[in-house]
Amino acid sequence: MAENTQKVVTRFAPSPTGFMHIGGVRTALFAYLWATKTGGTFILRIEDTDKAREVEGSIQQIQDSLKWLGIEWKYGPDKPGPFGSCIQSQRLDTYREAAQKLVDKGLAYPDPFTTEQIEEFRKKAEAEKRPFLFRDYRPETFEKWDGKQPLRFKTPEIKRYKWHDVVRGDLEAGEEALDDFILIKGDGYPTYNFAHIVDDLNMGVTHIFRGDEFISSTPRFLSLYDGLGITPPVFASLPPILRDDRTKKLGKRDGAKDILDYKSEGYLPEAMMNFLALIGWNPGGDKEIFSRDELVQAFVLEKIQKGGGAFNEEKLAWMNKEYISKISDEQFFEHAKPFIPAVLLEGKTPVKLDKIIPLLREKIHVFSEIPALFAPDGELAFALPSSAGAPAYEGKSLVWKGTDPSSIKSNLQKALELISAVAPENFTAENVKAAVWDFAAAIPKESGGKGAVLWPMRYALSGKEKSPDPFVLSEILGKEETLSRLTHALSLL
RNA sequence: GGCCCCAUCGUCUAACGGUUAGGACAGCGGGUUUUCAAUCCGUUAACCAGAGUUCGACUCUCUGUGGGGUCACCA
Repeated sequence: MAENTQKVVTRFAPSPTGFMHIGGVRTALFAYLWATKTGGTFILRIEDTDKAREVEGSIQQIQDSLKWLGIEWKYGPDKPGPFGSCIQSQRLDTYREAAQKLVDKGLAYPDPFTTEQIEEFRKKAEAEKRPFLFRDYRPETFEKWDGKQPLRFKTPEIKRYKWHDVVRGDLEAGEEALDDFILIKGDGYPTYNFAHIVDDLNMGVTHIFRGDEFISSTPRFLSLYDGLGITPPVFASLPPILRDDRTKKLGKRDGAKDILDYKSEGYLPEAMMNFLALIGWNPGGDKEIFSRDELVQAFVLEKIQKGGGAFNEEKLAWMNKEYISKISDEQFFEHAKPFIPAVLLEGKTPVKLDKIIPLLREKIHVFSEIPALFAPDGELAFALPSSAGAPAYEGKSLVWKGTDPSSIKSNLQKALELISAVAPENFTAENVKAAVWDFAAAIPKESGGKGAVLWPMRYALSGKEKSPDPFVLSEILGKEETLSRLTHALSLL
């Protein structure tokens, strides 16, 4: 059968009205996954038919967002297809042509009313507590369309429409869902209702992925498909992505973030793609971590969820950590770079960057957490404040677990002596540990145990409560810096 | 309000008539540890309600309730 050999064509068709958020990206992802899985084509189409709402730079931002996630299009604003441009404002002739055909068939007519008059009708209907339908005012005879007046679709048949949706199953809606809607606006641009159908036809789109807010207008689309004499594509209405509190759909007005914000906060695109795919879709089973290829492999329309799902950033952070643990040190460094204090990158401190990477890696969920791991003054990484400044230790003090400060001082003093004995060329974590360990382990429980020396050391070296162990810190800092920081800490006790 | 859609732990979800309703995040408890973080182990927690159908319903039907969407010369 012809249907079986027909290549899948999907599209993502945003309007350039600002940044992209989770919801839009998820729709794009599903369309992309399906096209990729079936060896079909994924198109990025820009629906810029509302000049008033258009936001400068959006088209680029949309492309950047999708590219970041690794969603690639065969045709897009930057790559016209055999059907021409993927930007609707550059396809005006196509719509005009299609509109003229409808006019010729008697299925479209110029709207004889002004917007004010229509508003009157609407108010009247409202006062009478019945729904406003333009078709109640449809003129008996149509004027000739001069191409300047708004053009309305003459709904061919007012009936109850039934259709199939691969996600929702069999759907239907009553006659009140049908009306003579605008095809071409007064400014000459087509409406979404008209343009998307004409484009989908011309671009050979076989599967429409879209949010479920379009379900209620589907009868109108169907009546237009009828008027055009074409068979509609397959509909896949995706469940909404809800706000964290599930009270409503996630939207820009409710604080939905720009997807590129996640990029700059240090989320990995693979983690984001994985996470997004699992809101509203699940292949069944317990597996949660899917590579891009695994997603493509596993993706099936039947497993798309009906109900909406909330976007939970905590779980995204967890998933991001999972992905961070898989990348190489080199890749980690590339991502971490923007968040590491400049003095470290410039090599102006004795700190060895390559030693720090593994430490950072195990602590963070998101790269933007990195700055908080460094000392508060930002001057010296993993460092005490400069000797001139006031002590800037975070939170707790050098004194450990209620032990007496003077004993801490003598412990630290002793540790300093032991560490001094380690040769600078052999100043490794192992050797520093060996130098101090016997002394630390010998401290009796009542006096705080080995923590009574290890804690102050760690704190003295890092200036942070949350920090790596003192031996690793010592190696990173080098002998000179280690001794200098311990000495400084002693002066504070 | 009309029309339409949806409904399993707090959250993402598994289950496709027969399970002690499973997993993950978060939470809680514990182990380890250099009182954090990380990690390991354990654990709390759900079928919206009511009728049917059936030997048997989370799964099928109906009704109710709740939530969402949509009623533009916006997409």
